[in-house]
Amino acid sequence: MLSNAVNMDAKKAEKISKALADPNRLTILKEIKKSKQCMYCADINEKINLAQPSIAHHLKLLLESELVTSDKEGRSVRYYLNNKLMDEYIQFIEGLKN
Amino acid sequence: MLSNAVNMDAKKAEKISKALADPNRLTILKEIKKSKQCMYCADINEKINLAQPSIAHHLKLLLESELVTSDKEGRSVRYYLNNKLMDEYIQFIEGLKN
DNA sequence: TTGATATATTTAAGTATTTCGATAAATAGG
DNA sequence: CCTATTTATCGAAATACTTAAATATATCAA
Repeated sequence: MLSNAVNMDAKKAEKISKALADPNRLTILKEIKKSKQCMYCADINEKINLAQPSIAHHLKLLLESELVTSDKEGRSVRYYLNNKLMDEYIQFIEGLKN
Repeated sequence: MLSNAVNMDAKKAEKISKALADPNRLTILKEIKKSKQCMYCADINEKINLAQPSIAHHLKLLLESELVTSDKEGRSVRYYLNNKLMDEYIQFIEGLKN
């Protein structure tokens, strides 16, 4: 629902754009999507050819952009896509068009 | 490039995201939009507090991402928003959602 | 042709990002 | 408690990005 969408400011859009501006982070997002619901850090490590601290770094940026959310399950962490924020970002891009 | 490229590849989306990942470039896009149709480089220089070569650099990145197009009118250059590419980018983001 | 104007390129400095090894912190299972 | 497992943080090197001064190119107008 458009009427419920909060207007995203440019600073927020910049942060999201930065988060999307890396091939490994795009791969992470696509892998979480492919997993249908959520994904463990360890699963992501298997899918991407980077050292574990690098992946942790990318996940941190994705969390800080709020494109993904997470919760803990024991010593594992589950990552989820934030569909609502993606919609808000899409609205921001729509607002750039004329 | 003739028909509607429904599926933007990740590399292209990465380039567009990079182009969007800077406050001055977002301002440039918003200024072009505000101008309703197109904008001259000199007008953009007036709106943004950066040296001329810096703005030329940002405009080059925006052109390379294809988020903006340009044509020459004498010694001036007119810049336009590429609404079609923005729609394709939006479709890419939509495709990340689950 | 000459001088002024509009934009682009080169170069270099400063800053930010990406990556990984080493290591820390948290927790599960024994 | 001890050990293995999972994820996070630190520190440093390599790479990429942003910015502006100097300069180049293109075009206009006289």
